[in-house]
Amino acid sequence: MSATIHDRRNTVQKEAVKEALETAPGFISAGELHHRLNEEGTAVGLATVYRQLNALVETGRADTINVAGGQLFRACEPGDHHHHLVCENCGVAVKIDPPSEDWILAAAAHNGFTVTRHVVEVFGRCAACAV
Amino acid sequence: MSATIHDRRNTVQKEAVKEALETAPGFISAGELHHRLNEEGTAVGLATVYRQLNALVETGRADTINVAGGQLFRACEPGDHHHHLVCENCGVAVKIDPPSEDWILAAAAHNGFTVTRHVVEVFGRCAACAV
DNA sequence: ATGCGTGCAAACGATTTGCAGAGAA
DNA sequence: TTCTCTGCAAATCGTTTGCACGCAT
Repeated sequence: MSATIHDRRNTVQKEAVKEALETAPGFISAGELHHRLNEEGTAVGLATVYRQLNALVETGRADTINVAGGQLFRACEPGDHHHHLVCENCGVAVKIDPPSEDWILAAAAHNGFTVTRHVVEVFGRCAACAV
Repeated sequence: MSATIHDRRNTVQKEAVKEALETAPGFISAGELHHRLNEEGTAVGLATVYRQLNALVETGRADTINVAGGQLFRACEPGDHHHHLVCENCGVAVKIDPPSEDWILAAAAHNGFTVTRHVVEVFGRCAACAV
């Protein structure tokens, strides 16, 4: 638990992490992002990558999902619905429109549940990766 | 990667882990399960708990979800649909029937994706835990 | 000048694995 | 007996944190 603030200062690293995240094709791990940044020439510490990534998630400018082996991040607009179609091969993530998540609320209500958050992640192969 | 077998031998621990998992109210962590087993008097090593848990998942007799801080397990029937309503407070998990996951397939098809697996997890508060 | 943000390395918690011994077949 | 499974402890891996310094304000 830790209210890790709002932006107070602008730094090169902050911008670098944010941009690298937005440039990434799909979900990307903190380590991978760190790796890319350093290859790009922008030296950023791994700790900073994590700190910025978490800050972005907290402020709603990034999205995160947990998979075996760690968590993956993806840039997204604040208030975004967080539903994706993720390619297991190339990592591309396509946003899925929320056709009807009423059934979730309905199912919840039916069981006396109050929904606080829900995650819908669909994994598969994108057209390019499908053999 | 690792084809970690099928059952070859029956052991007390194997049964203990499986039963403890089935007895648990909702999703439970490996550590928590290990803790309970030892309290129940059934001494089982943590490593074994992990090994059995993974074996169960691989053979489809258990379900797992990844959350911050680790993965949680839950017993389930092979071929089960893996959709739950999880109470963030007491951990109870209610199975949600798949009213229409056609939209998932539709969205996938629309983007040229081939779906291999999808996860739908809804978190909230059950009636008892709702304030 | 004032502190927030960064980098490094140590700390951490969860999960995995090597190895020798116990128990199932 | 044979060979798998268990237990323990050490090893990993991803992520977080403490601390001193640099840079944005």
